[in-house]
Amino acid sequence: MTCSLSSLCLPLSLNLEEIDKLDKIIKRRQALKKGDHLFRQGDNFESIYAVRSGSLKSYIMTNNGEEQITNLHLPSELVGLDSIDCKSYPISTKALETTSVCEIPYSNLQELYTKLPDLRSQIFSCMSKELRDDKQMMLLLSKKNAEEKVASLLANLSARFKRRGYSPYTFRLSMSRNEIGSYLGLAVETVSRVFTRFQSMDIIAVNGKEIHIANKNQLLKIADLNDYLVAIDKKSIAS
Amino acid sequence: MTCSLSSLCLPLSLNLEEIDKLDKIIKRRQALKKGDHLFRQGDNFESIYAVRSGSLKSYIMTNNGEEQITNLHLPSELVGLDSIDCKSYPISTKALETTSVCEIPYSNLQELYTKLPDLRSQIFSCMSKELRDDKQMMLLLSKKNAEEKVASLLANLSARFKRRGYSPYTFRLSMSRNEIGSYLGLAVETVSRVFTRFQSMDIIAVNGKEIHIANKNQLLKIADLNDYLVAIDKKSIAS
DNA sequence: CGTACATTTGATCCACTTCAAACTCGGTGG
DNA sequence: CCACCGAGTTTGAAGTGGATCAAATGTACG
Repeated sequence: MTCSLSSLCLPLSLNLEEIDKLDKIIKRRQALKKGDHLFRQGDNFESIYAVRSGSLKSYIMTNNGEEQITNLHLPSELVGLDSIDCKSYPISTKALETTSVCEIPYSNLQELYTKLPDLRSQIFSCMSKELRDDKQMMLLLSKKNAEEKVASLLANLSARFKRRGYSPYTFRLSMSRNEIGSYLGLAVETVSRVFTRFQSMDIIAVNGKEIHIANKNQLLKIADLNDYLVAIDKKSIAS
Repeated sequence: MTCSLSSLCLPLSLNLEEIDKLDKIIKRRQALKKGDHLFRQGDNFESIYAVRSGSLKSYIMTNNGEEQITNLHLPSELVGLDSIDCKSYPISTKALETTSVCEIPYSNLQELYTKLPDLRSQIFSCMSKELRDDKQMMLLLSKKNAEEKVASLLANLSARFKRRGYSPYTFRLSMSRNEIGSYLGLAVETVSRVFTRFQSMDIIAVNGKEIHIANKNQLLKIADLNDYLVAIDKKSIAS
């Protein structure tokens, strides 16, 4: 078992004995190839997952077959917290690129909650954080225009990559233009146009899926990120 | 203490001894009047709340002062689950009408998690449910048109009222047209126009804040609710 | 019972979608 | 090795759903 739990799988602050207990219930899953499903809407719910490398998207379908991406999952993030009281997954999740995950059977995790209150708190914390992110996403979807949406996505990704030690200025955006559109509530063409506009303004440089942020201040300005979540992540998380 | 916990405050299935323990930590708060804040963004986080009667809205502000309503809280629902790992509330919540709530100091609740695993599960379940609702809201905001949005809201409210024993056909919508617009990502005028259109189609009858659903099938058809969440609520919640 | 605010109705406008077509590029088979 | 293919992306032109602006009507509440 090479899963570096303490730093990667969960933002955990457990002691060695606790990590050992958690370690015992975690399974490594074979790597997913691009396009593979981690699970499909309707599959029996058994486990949540922690992303080790790569990336995943979660999505739901409208009745007329349109896809709405609801989450982009990057390494160290948990997948499936919206399913833990369901018999079957209410959404589908598939790999955007070659991706490896740790599987955490939920019934086993549940048994640890009593013995490991810190672990329990961490899961509560992850869920609470996801709820806050969702509210932020609602704001993006209903109040922001195309440029603000794209800028917000890039700024958000930049911050997430930075937090896990990657460059906040140069990274790979594993979603296609189509998927970006689905995620942000925009047509593909609009996404493409905003990218070209941002490039002509020297805010970003794009090469296929490679993104380089050339003018972070300007990007943040356009994103108009309201301070509320930024502030929370920086200073007001309890202990 | 007159809080009928077992049926109202939480969708709990606890035994009497457990209810008694929970009962001990819950405080009744004085009723809020319309417009009163339960808490404001930035206030110290101490407690979550259960709505006893009335209704509340939670909202965040964009930097340019626009309000995005993120939740409408009806009786028996929990408020504040998106704040439980924060030092201060990341959002504001205010009463839409005269409203009474139970206050549940979170540190006390946390202490019960070890002793009362069922209670713990219920809170996990509430959070997971809220995550699913959020995803549904994202779909609404980014893929649905004005009529579908309004129809979805009315259908959703109808179901929520029904579940707690009120008429699913006639109810009071405590939000103003403005607030409905903020919640659904529409301009006030658009909300008003959809309401009149639905009335002329004899789908609903509106008298101020009183809503009567005259043609539920047609409403559901327009709402185009994708079966996924409806199905979940009906049959696939784990025990 | 009058004033402030919420809602409705009408007319115009525009950001984004939609439709259409050209282009790019990684893969693949002759 | 390179011509070709198809999916993904970009670019252009036209159309539209809902926003915005403006004004009339309705309504709650001191």
